Amino acid sequence: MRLFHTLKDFYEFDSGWPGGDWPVTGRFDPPRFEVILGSILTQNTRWENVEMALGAMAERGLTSAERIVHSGNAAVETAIRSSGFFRRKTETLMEICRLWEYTMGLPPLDIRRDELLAINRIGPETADSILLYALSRPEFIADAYTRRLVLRLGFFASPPDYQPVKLFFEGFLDREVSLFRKFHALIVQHARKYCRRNPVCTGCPLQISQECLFPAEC
DNA sequence: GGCCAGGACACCA
DNA sequence: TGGTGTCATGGC
Repeated sequence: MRLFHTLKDFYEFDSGWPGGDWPVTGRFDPPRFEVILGSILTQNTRWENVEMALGAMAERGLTSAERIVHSGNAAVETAIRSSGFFRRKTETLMEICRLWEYTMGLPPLDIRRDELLAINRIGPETADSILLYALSRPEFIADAYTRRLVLRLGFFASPPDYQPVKLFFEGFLDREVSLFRKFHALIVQHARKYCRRNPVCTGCPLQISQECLFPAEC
């Protein structure tokens, strides 16, 4: 928890920190549907590109599962082009929207993690993102930022897989949705500022520049 | 023009 | 089972 409080003390009053809330514009119906769209569109892409794609979807009226299904693949591909991998992501979005067209574009609240993972091109990170932010379920997200951070802090001896890092955090944190969201948001905030592949260590609150055990991976 | 960015999956040895 | 290639774009 010392890691959490160090980050919290440093970023709590940073204007760029979302405070653990997924950024939602309110242009989609229902708002949680936007979280699900963002979780898929953000795969291997900068968030700025996702915002462009969501904006283009909203402009074209692709704001609900029903509208997306009836618009056809070409319209979705055009709208989400800026997020990259647009053909594959369109297939995933279509599959999800067809599945959930009659439940307002949302999965059942009690959907299991493995049921999400059974959907094409939804892996552990995307599934946890949907569960934590759209369905308010306590599933820790061990994204690339998180895995890079724990490696640089020396918690793992080599670049770790997704599941060990997820279990690592869930092992010492209380299973609270708000805590998981805040912790994840802090890690993202920190990574964007200091812990990229080519890190900017000056001013880093974790002083990783002095403690990093794996400069080669940094 | 090359590299990087919040993944997932198919294929092959 | 682990490594590698593929999907694709925008920004620096």
